[in-house]
Amino acid sequence: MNPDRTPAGDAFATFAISVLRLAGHLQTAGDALAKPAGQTSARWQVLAAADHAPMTVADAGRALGMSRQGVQRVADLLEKDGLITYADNPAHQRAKLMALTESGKAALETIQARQAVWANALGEILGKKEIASATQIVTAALQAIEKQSLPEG
Amino acid sequence: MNPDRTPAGDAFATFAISVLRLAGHLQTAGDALAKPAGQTSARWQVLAAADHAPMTVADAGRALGMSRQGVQRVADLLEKDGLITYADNPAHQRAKLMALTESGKAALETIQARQAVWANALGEILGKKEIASATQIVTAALQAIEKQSLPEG
DNA sequence: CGTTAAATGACAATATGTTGTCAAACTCAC
DNA sequence: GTGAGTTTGACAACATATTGTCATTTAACG
Repeated sequence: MNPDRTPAGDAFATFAISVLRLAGHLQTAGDALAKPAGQTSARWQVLAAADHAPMTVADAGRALGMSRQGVQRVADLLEKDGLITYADNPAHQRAKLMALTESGKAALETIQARQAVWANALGEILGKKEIASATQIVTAALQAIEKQSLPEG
Repeated sequence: MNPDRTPAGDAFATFAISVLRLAGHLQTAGDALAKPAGQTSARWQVLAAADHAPMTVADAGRALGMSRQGVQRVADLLEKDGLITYADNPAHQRAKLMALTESGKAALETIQARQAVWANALGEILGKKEIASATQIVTAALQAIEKQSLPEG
């Protein structure tokens, strides 16, 4: 005997499914935006983090909400491809600072230019006000989930 | 010189990031909901699809928006664990139909009961009307992205 | 029928990301 | 200082999912 879902619970379940589906499409779109620069969503994220400020792999992991090991893997690939370098960190011997190379900056700019065109087009279609209100609910859902403890298992 | 983002484009970019972040949390929550039944989000999805109607692995892939190879991998694990069986398909020699075993049904019900409690709580917090309007924008974004061709690379 | 096109499962390679473990480096209280 | 706890990178094992390829099966069409 499963407990029935309330109308609000039902609405939330539908919302969750839609969000997961949209996230999949956004991921695909991100890969497509990054592809002409020879990159992927994952590499783009790390490039953008390193561009925002010089930071260690562990820093980027926290900023991106990913494990530092996952970021490390991508960063090592970016370094091998010459898009970033590991610069000495005066504050830590082992934890080097990621820095974009000229090649890395060029790749990131290519992607960001395409992303702007893409986001502008979708923003136009959906409407700024509508997007803002949806963002508010999405953010509220984020906070609610973070706070909430799951039903005991 | 990157093209600037319009206000609406900016709003959409923020929205997209929020959606991706929420999706990550939903994924984590889904895993937590499925864990007491010894399952994961991926397995739960396949179980739910097979429970909804007997279908082949390729059918489930289409229903879930996943590659049939990905579903196959999960389905093989579920079969190995005795949660589903591959039943003969009168319409196809090789493409068997997935069917839940008693054990699979029990696992799915356990998960669904927990999911209902979780969704009801979050629905209560966020409000049915707000969730419905956000769902509408999320759905509209989905459709817009599907239609839209990306800027040429 | 028979030929061609599409769908399917099997298999492999790859991408992405997590968790766990370890030793080295750092931080902080004492 | 020194010792305990934390952070970090390195390495390994695994989960999830995609893409590509192949042979087999099914479907469509003349």
